[in-house]
Amino acid sequence: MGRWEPGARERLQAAALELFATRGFEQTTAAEIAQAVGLTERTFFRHFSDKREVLFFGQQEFLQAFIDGVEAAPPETSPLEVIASALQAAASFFPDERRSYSRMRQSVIDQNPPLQERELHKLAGLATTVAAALRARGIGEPAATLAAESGATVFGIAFTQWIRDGETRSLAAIASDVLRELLDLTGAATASRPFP
Amino acid sequence: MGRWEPGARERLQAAALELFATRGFEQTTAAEIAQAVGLTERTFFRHFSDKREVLFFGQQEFLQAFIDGVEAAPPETSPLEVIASALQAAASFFPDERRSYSRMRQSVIDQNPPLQERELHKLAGLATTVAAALRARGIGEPAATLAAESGATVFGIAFTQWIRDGETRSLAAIASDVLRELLDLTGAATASRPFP
DNA sequence: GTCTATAGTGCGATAGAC
DNA sequence: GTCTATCGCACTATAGAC
Repeated sequence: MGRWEPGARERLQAAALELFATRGFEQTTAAEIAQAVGLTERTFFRHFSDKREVLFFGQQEFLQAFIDGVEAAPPETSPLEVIASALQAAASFFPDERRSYSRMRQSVIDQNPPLQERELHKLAGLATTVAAALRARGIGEPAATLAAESGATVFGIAFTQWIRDGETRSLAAIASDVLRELLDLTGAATASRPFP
Repeated sequence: MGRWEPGARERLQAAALELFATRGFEQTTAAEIAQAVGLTERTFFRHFSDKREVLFFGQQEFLQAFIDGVEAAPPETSPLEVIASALQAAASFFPDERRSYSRMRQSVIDQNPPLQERELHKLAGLATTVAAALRARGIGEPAATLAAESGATVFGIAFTQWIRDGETRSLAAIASDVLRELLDLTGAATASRPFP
């Protein structure tokens, strides 16, 4: 395992997930991950600002897919229709082949509060970025933030369902259903106007 | 400042906020906080599992207020009406006298990603607990989680507005408005049924 | 690549409350 | 005496400075 083997980042990420899954996140040191792929601890921290970050790659592309979905919606589309478009675009980042990998990664995250915190932070960052994209389309506040956060919530719930044991529907299909449920929930309330 | 002065916890919390606000979170060590109130670093970590936690007290009571609001709603109330009740109860935890304190605390959090992560985690925990309370009322999934997460989102947006410079309305009033906006956003979409 | 500060833990000793 | 809060010390790993 030479000094200039290519793909150091990717090898570190793969080794990290495997070690985290077998030994646990706390019980795995950054030095061990580095050693597993023939690198030093110092190199690990040159690639990832902290130990948790090694599990959160591909965020940039995922976020971009979301934004692309926003921009793909025709002008004058209602905020939630824009969100629906963004969800479909984002879902394409998780084809069915990736499901078992996602399950493994999520089970590691679910067992470690520090990793959960990082994940929530990433999701919050997503909402912030989407809100900005909505404002760029002329949607005001707090509608933009509400729509963006709702989109993130729907995505989160759909993703959780997608990796549940026995689930076979695509993420896109599930996301669509969950968004529908959100509309029913709030729409039904609005229809009868019980709120003063 | 003796070994058995009462209220060690509270004194640590107050000293921590002050030091964080003046020097910054990173630039303040746990030892310094402890020293400021005549205790040792080891004692600090007996009270707070980590350095961030010192800023997140009163969570238990806040969460309880939310749950009380859920349980105060009459049976058969729609999920979002229950959330409206919970929001009003939770808002009572932040009377206007607390606004300037909240502003100071939030400005510290806003400047430190690790603190933001912790805050998001607490908010996510809130949503999880509220969702459980909704399920206990017979509300199914994903409606319970959607409603709870929406409630957390609305609370977050309202709280941000509440501490904004020049804002004078009560948190309860703002939360009510934001919830209304959410209903308009989703209700309008449902009315015209543009989603297949 | 080395060196260091700090977070956070484990364990045993001690000081006071009761 | 018991119980609990505090302390002191040794230790590891993270993360950043040099």
